[in-house]
Amino acid sequence: MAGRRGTVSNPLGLAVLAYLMERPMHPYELGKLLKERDKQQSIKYKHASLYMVVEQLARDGYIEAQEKVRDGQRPERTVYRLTGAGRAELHARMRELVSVPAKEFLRFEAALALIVVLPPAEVATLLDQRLRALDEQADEIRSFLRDAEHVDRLFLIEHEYRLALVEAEQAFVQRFRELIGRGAPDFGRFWRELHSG
Amino acid sequence: MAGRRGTVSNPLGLAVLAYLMERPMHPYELGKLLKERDKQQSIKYKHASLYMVVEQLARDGYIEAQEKVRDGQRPERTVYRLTGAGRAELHARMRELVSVPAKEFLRFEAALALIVVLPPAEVATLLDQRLRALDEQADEIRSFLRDAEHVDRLFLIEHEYRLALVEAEQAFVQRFRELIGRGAPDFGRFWRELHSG
DNA sequence: TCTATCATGTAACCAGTTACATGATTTT
DNA sequence: AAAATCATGTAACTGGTTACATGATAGA
Repeated sequence: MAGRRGTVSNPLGLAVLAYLMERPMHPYELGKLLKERDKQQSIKYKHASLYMVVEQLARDGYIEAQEKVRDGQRPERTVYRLTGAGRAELHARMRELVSVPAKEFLRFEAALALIVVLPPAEVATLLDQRLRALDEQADEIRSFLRDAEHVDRLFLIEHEYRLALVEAEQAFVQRFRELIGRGAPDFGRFWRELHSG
Repeated sequence: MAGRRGTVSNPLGLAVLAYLMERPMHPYELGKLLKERDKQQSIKYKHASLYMVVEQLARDGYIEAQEKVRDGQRPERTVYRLTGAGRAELHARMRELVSVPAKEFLRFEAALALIVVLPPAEVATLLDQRLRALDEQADEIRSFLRDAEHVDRLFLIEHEYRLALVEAEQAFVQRFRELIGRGAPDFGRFWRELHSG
């Protein structure tokens, strides 16, 4: 019955399940694969977390130890394989992640909600810096996509997604930046007064 | 010198500092304010975390207890005020949050990176569901903005940001959806084969 | 008056991070 | 052959969450 509360809650766990669909592996191999394939790091991964996650997945019955192998003098490694429950959980989680947009807590959004504490002039400068950084990010993704022209776009789709978001943010920041510059009367009146004394 | 490692790492801590700029408060009051002002929840907040964060901020010298008041028979509440170090930290963190885009780990992005595990036809359906949900979200934000026409746009800026992101995601999902529908040869060939056996 | 909900906090738990450990391989 | 880095894991710490507690007020 796989403990109600173990529901693979983080993306790393999901990735482990997904990769084990291919074939049984030991944690280290999973890590290597992740690093190889997930170049631009869509999925966060600190090597110790991997052992964590694997342990939890095993505890909840989504994966199970298949054998322990020893290669030369290196420490013994445990090979895990996906269980039926694991396959089901993977599909269920994927379906949800794709079909229902999760509420993400973005740091920039939080900062915007508190922006009054900085003086408008300074914010203008900071936004300019951000714009430059966003330009770089966008260029990086674009060139990554160009370099991978020969690979099926399906495997690049997450990068296209991120690019779309970065571009949207660029546009937003520019608009915001201009609003401040113009000093329109319906915008930031209170703000300017607050920081003028 | 306020311990190198205490650097207010989460948005809630930041919000506490920001709100204490206004006047000294006790944790519960901070919580109420957050709930009131941050309607659409840009900043995550579980009431127990508040006490956590306040304690850490105090430990690191960014805020300090000013007095303990007792109101009737209710438990005694500690009122905190911002220190000089706190004000400095607040500004430093805000500057960074605004000027340098942080790498966010989005769940949808992670899912996209693993999308091969679901069959294309199913993904198409799931994306349609997502589109409907995104429509709703966008409408909600728009009507929230309309309802607040009289308030200075500065105080709505984080909602405008989110709306921009939602709209960008809508556009992306639509494109992706169509790619799948079209069954273009440079897209998802391997994917279709994998799920046809 | 009984029940629900608000107001205010404490405490136990857990996931994920940082730090530590240690033999093997490669580089200098 | 010394130094650096890779390969593979364990253990301690910690931030944030869930669950628990308890008096006060309001609604039925």
